[in-house]
Amino acid sequence: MLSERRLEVLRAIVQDYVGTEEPVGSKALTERHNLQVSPATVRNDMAVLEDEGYIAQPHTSAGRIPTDKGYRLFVDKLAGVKPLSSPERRAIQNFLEAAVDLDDVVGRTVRLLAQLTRQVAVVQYPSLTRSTVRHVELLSLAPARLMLVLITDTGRVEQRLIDCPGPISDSSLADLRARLNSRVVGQRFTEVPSLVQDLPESFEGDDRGTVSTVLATLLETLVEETEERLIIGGTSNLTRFGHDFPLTIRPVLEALEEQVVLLKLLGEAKDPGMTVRIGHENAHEGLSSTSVVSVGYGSGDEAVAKLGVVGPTRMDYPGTMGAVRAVARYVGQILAES
Amino acid sequence: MLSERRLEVLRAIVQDYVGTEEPVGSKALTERHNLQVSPATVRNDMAVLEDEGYIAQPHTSAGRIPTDKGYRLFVDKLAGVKPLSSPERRAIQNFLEAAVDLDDVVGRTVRLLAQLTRQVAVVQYPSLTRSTVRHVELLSLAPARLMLVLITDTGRVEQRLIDCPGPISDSSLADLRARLNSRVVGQRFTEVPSLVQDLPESFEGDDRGTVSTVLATLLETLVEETEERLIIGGTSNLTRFGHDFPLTIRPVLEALEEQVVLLKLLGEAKDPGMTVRIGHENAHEGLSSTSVVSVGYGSGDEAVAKLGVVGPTRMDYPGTMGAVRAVARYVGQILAES
DNA sequence: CCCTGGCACTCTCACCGACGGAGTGCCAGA
DNA sequence: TCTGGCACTCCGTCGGTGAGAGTGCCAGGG
Repeated sequence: MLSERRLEVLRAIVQDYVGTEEPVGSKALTERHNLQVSPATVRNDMAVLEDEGYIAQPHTSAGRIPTDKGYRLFVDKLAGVKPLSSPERRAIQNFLEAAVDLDDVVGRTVRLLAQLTRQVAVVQYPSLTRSTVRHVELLSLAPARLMLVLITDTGRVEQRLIDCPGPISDSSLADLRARLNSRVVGQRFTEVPSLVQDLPESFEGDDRGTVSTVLATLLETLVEETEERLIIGGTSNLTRFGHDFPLTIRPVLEALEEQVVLLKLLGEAKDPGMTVRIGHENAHEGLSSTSVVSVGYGSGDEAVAKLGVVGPTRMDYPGTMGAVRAVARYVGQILAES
Repeated sequence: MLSERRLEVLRAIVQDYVGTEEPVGSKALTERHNLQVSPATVRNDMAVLEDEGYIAQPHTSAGRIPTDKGYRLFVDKLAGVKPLSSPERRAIQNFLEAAVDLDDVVGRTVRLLAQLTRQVAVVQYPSLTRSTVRHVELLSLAPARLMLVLITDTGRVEQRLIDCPGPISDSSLADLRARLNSRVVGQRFTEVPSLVQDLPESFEGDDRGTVSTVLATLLETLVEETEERLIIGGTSNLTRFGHDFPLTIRPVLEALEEQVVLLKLLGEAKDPGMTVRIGHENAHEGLSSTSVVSVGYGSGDEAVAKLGVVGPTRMDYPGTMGAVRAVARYVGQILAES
């Protein structure tokens, strides 16, 4: 176990390095933070911290920089979450409240988060797995062609074209629509399959095949759309990374374009509260020099999706975590209201 | 007017510079292209081209690089559009045909374009101005709360929540839905306002106010959604730009995040065919060292939206133009089929 | 009149060595 | 256990140099 002072030294190193982006030496440390000891003592402490793997030197006789392990300790034990100022909070609220629909909410959220943290923001669309059905609509486009529209309680709308095995009468269609809605409205997606299973049986002849097709499409939509979509913003903030650009920024941009990667990234954070994954803790190689701060948000008490930011491991963790948490809360409120 | 050979020299300079990214000198030119003249002659030609503003030297006694004006001449007079190989064409078609819905088509298109050109791709969603209404749906969510769903012939779906001045009966709602659809289905958006104008008059009492509200929301949706949405992809290709990164890439990323900027960019290209805007021809400052190649595409004979790529002025114009044109064609086909 | 070879000039870039500075590790002493 | 001192290491910067590439100009020849 590290002594109190050594932890203090680590904290000081992280803070300074995050601020200056330059390796920090013993002398600078004693000057900028009022540790009540001499540089030599700090040097000894730093030697210990280095042995333990919390900090490293880019080369001999340079200052120290924190390692992933060092940041991890910092985040877990040394740093709190810095709450936003109340003007900031009000600004967030006002900005989000101006949104007109779900797309707008998500779009505004991602911009807001990118601006607050000056990093890359990622927002996942509210998940359908925990969503409930608000309405199912069936429209006849052509004799044997239907459009299925699914509306969720989060305000999301999905549509699918259906080619039917045969024509269906308007009255049968209305019948199906009514029965379908009476069974599934207000129900969770996961419940739907068992609730509609026996519906085809109550239809006759050709209609039965059509009904089966419609139900199959509906279930397919529920499953497919459970795979979330997400949007990102603030990629230009990547240019603030370092001066060793091309090598750093390239793989990150590539990873960000792969929705699959990002979804896995957010998905891996099991904790419904805030999760911070630092450097190599991210499975994806291109993101090994970035940290991901993510948190679940939801319209009610349950988290229905995640949002977060991606930035250099050298980031202001307390501030970033504060911003992420605050934005998640307000988005949740907005979603609950609508 | 420039002589034939001088044009040939300009063409050679553009081609070499695009390939090597380095200023090209007189000797290299005579070697790599079989101009049947000596380096000295080429030097004289280059001096003339420089006087005319088609090429420039980064510094005295360095090779020449094309100016925006030089690229413009190259594109207008010296270069054709390089058609894709037939394996490429088949790959495009197969890739696009696998799309399941409009979102997927657009998503695949942007990825395809980015990959083919190795540049940043921009695809605008099919426009609503020329679209027609396929269906309007009204759902009752709560006594005085409706949801309006608009489905277009391009497969796009828009929804809006409506808070009504008072409750409306199910029968009135069904009536409104039926009348509304009978009037607007198959009509162009621009026609809709005049077609529904007198609808409120045929309703009584409280319902009249509700109908007015619904219509207002519908018209608003038509107008709002005429402002197009678009998606971009392949931003990681920006890292291939040059080695003078941060300064170059930053403003481009920023511009790309501003949908407004991009929409204006695409919108400015009046020509329904292919448009190439080179360097400073782009009004936006951040894009002054990039070129934009764009083209309209559509499901039928009319162009309903634009797509294109953004890359360094030093790009392979014939190849890029070929890819952009080919992709636009195939997307058009896919849209026409669905 | 246009093209060519030759020549002197310019400018950049890569390489080298020296130097100063920042930071370290270690040690002896309090 | 902390402190001050000291020698050492390593990086980044700076100035100088030389090679290379490219140019502009000029005189001569078709």
